[in-house]
Amino acid sequence: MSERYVSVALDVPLPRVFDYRLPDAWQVAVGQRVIVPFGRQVLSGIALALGDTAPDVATVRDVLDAPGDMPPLPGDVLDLCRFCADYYAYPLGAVLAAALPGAFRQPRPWPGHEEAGAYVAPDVARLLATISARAAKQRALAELLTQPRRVDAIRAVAGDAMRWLRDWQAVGLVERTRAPAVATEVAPSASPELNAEQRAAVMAVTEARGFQPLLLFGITGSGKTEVYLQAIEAVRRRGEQALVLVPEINLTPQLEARFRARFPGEHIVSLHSGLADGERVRHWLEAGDGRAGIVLGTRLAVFAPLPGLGLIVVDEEHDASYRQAEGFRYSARDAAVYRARLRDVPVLLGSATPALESWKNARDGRYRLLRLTQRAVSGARPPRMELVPTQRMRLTDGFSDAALGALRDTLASGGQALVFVNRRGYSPVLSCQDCGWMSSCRHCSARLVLHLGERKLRCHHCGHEERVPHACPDCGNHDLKPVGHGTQRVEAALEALFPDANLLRIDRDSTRRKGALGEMLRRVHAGEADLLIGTQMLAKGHDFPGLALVVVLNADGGLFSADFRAEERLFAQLLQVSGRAGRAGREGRVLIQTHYPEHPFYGALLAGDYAAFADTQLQERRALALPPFSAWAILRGEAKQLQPALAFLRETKALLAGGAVHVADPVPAALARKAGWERAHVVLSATGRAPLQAALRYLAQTLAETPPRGVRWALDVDPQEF
DNA sequence: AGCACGCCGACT
DNA sequence: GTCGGCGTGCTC
Repeated sequence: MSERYVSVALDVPLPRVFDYRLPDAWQVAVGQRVIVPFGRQVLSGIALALGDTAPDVATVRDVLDAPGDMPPLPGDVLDLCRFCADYYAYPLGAVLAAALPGAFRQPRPWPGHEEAGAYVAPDVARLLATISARAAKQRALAELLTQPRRVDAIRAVAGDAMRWLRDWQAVGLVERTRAPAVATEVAPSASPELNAEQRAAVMAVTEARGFQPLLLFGITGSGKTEVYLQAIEAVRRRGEQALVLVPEINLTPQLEARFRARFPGEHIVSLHSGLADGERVRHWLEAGDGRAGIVLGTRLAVFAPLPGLGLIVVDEEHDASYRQAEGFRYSARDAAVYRARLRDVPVLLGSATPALESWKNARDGRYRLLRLTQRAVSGARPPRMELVPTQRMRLTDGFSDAALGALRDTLASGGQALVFVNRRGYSPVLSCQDCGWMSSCRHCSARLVLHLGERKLRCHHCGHEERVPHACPDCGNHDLKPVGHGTQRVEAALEALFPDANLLRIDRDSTRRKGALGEMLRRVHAGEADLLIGTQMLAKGHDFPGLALVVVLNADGGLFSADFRAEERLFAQLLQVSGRAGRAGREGRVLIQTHYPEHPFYGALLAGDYAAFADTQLQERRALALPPFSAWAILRGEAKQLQPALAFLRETKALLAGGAVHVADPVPAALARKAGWERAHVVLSATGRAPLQAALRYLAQTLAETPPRGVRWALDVDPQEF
């Protein structure tokens, strides 16, 4: 018998696989997890190919273990990972590692393995014959094992049940088996009546045959979730699985509760990074054996094994959280579309402010556009948006008189109000009145934010903290003044202005503690807070039925940004914040303070016409050949000094000279210094995907083979921020 | 990425 | 005299 070999993808930053010898008679499948020696370490990897020709290398080592804790990755997950590795020019082993629960990246069998399986006695009569007639509990357990039973059911019989089970298993009287599928009774609670647009949308999804992306474009409150629910209901009636992606981990509990209420008896699992290791593995396995009918999760869930996949839903598809910002920089929304193609199923992308990429696809007819133009909740009206011009106005702690008046009226009439501030902390910078000194981070090219409560200056980019100086470090003057308004300063000002109001500040600082956000949202719903101060984390997904007024301080930040996507993001953000107001019958009011009331941006925003705004933006992007009319990638380089980083980028630019890809000149990054590293980048662009792809492959290969000295580099394909 | 081996500064 | 700094070299 000839030797057998296996190619293994490992989580190392090398764009190649490694071959190992398979010990005799071992059964290993493609997609299976194997434990292998690697240098002086032991690693977990994924078997990609099996063969009987010896690899052409000096030494071939043996596979150490092929634990059965993880069923082999199904073909479509492998293909999706291969696609991502290629598209994002990232090593396949690292992509596969990101696709797996952490426990399956460890080079040892998952300790909870025993727990997850089910057990059955193939011959109960034979088993009973070995048990004493007086051992009633043991006999009861044996009877139970006529069918596969999970560990929890077995434990329920007796405290010693697992020990008996192991004894029986050792002599072959009991076998470990696949967990039984839970009979899913799809008995949804009454579905609300849909309006005509919603019905049409649900129909479009349920009638879609094979791969079909659908863009569900609906304003806040137009009932997108109801469309998802009814489309999923249809999928479940066919016995297929639904995958639902949400942008943020904060939104999963809320959505999960709504799904559970709607589909009682349905097995719903969530997948996100907040789960404990064991739970994550359990949910992943339940998705993979088809037991979970609905899988709800953040971006990492797009890689979950789903044998019966029938529909993918991507909620708030424009949201930046779908992109991983570090390491393997992928877009889960794009991966979801590709996966739907692989599986030949529909994919439903929902948003009130679709990404321009998706909008263009819909305009080009590649995606089917489904519009929801009406608020689905009866009697609900869109909020009234007003601009408050502030260019020549005296402000009180950042507030115009109009905004303060509106807050006073709202509180007096018993309504809730939200003040939206785009920065946390007390003030974004501390400054010397005398010499102009400003608090800045010694590791980053960024200002240190004043956090008055903790008496700290803190860098929001690297986490560096220092004590607030009593005097100016440059000139010794004692007149240090906070400049600008963060959430804490706004909170302090409102406390003074509205002493009787119940204030609640909701930002990353006040919700750092586990469960804090949930508790705060509960208080808002219970009416225990009537004046909310929040950053954009409040804008997403949470319903505040009592909210009558939203005040937006300082909206202009995104209007004159060097980043061509800033306006698109600002529109989405402002529309999303205003969508929080007036959801339960009464008309909400939104006040936006701006220095530039004449800017065309605000015209489109006030008209609430995202379609018109998006079309205009697309025209501009077309004229300037910006994405989505061209394909972009960024090569980032960082070093201890700026010069080597720039030199590296110049050399790389020379490497690509003369090709179909345009390489811009190296420039320092917007945040040129971060955590002590000088950062720079070059933009690579091409009119088509294919030439960019080829250049990236060549770059990644070359840089991996001959890594630059002293320079860390990363490729960012379809970059979202600069 | 790890984890080694490999040559130069301040410490028991 | 050595403990340890991080440069560079390799991993089937």
